[in-house]
Amino acid sequence: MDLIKNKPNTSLTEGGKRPVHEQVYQTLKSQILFGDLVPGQPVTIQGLTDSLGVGMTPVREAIRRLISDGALIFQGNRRVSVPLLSANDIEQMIFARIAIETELSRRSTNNIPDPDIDDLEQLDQRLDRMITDGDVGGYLRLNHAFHQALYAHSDAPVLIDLAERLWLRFGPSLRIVCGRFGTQSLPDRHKDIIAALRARDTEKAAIATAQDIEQGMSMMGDALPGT
Amino acid sequence: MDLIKNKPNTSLTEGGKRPVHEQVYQTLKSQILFGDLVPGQPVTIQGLTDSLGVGMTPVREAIRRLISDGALIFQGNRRVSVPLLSANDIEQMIFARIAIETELSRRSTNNIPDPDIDDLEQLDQRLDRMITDGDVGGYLRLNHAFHQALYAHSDAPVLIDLAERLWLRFGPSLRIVCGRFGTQSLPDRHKDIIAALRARDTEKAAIATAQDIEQGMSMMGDALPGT
DNA sequence: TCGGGCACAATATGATCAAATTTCAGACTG
DNA sequence: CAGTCTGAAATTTGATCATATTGTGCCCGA
Repeated sequence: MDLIKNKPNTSLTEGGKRPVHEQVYQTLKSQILFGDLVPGQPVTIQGLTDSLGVGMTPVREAIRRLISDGALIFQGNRRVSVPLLSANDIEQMIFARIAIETELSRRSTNNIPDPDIDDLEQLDQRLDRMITDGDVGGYLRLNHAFHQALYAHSDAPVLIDLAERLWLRFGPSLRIVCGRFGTQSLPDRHKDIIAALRARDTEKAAIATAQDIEQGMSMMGDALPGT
Repeated sequence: MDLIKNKPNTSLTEGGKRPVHEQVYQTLKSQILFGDLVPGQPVTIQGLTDSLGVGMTPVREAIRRLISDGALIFQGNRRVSVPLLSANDIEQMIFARIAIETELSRRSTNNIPDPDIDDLEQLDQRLDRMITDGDVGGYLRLNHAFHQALYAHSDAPVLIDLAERLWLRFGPSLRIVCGRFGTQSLPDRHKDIIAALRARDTEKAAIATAQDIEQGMSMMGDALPGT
């Protein structure tokens, strides 16, 4: 009987029963991670209420959440905008991502069932297709999905939360870099990660993850400060 | 002239010029870190509007921010409460805190000027007084201030933000543990940290920080699951 | 170039609607 | 007869909106 009450409300986009402010938050999150929000771009409450067709209270709540996430910054003069990253910021993110996400990979290596490794490999193949097709948005979306699916088996919600927070921070900047250099220049170590998972080799998984992060982030570090 | 405008607005209660939702956020943050909010306790919007004497919109915004911080959890049934930590949660926090805060200590060791080391030492002496006096609230406040003052010289805002997020998560639980066992059983490695700072020994500072974290957090891990 | 006003956006409140929990009453069972 | 379970009403709380107020930045005129 509880099953009927707790229906799978996971439908985000369609008119679910979830509160509007939650939907607004998810929408903005997607726009930040994969969308067209560029660093430095101002974000106005009224602009969002108009474009999303909802009241301002849910929009305000979503924006506050994203500010706490580091995905948006409050500029003091009650202006909100997408953050511009400094070289120092990116360096810190590389450090933090490697520290946290290698641990997530280690934990997932011990827990992930074989069928889910297959799913991960399939996800990576679709991701390769995005790269060859030059679909930047699709690449970003699937790259995020790959890491998310990997870490989902870590049984470490606190660490996942920290990692997600970091992704929200560098999302817009990563998008700019990909848009400028194209997807061709985006090597990843996903194959190595999958191989390590199959071998149940935690350290190999951690090393491959660190290399994957290092490559993507340092490319962003090289590209952005010159902007 | 800016000095006049940017008065020490740190007074949360009195009518500063800062927006109300910011004041509410800071107030709740203090209550979570040092106050009487106990894990599992429900937090209601209307209760806060009544007790703080402000409208519901600022309260809602502050609560959303704290949920994003992990300081409060959304229980699904649109109820919000102070999180209860599992042993797994604490283990992850130990890992993340050691990874991030040791790095913050390393960076601060390279940057902190000598006079500020003196200030830090003075802070630690006041903290010792709180321990001998058995003032739990004062201990928590000064312990937080000590780490905050140390990390302030790290020039690493992203890492500081991640660390602060973790403190907000374990704050209420730490308070419970201190309240139960008293402050006498709270050894810290602050003396070692200060010595390492004076010697400009980054690795010694990192090790002392890790031990400080390990001690405090593992004590919490031992105490809480039995609750 | 500087000062005053004008317009826009954000802040904050109160009202209204919806949902969920609690409570209370009644009936059924042991 | 007592205790408990069920179900519906009532109260409490949350979500959203519309509106008034305040602060900011911009523009125009001197």
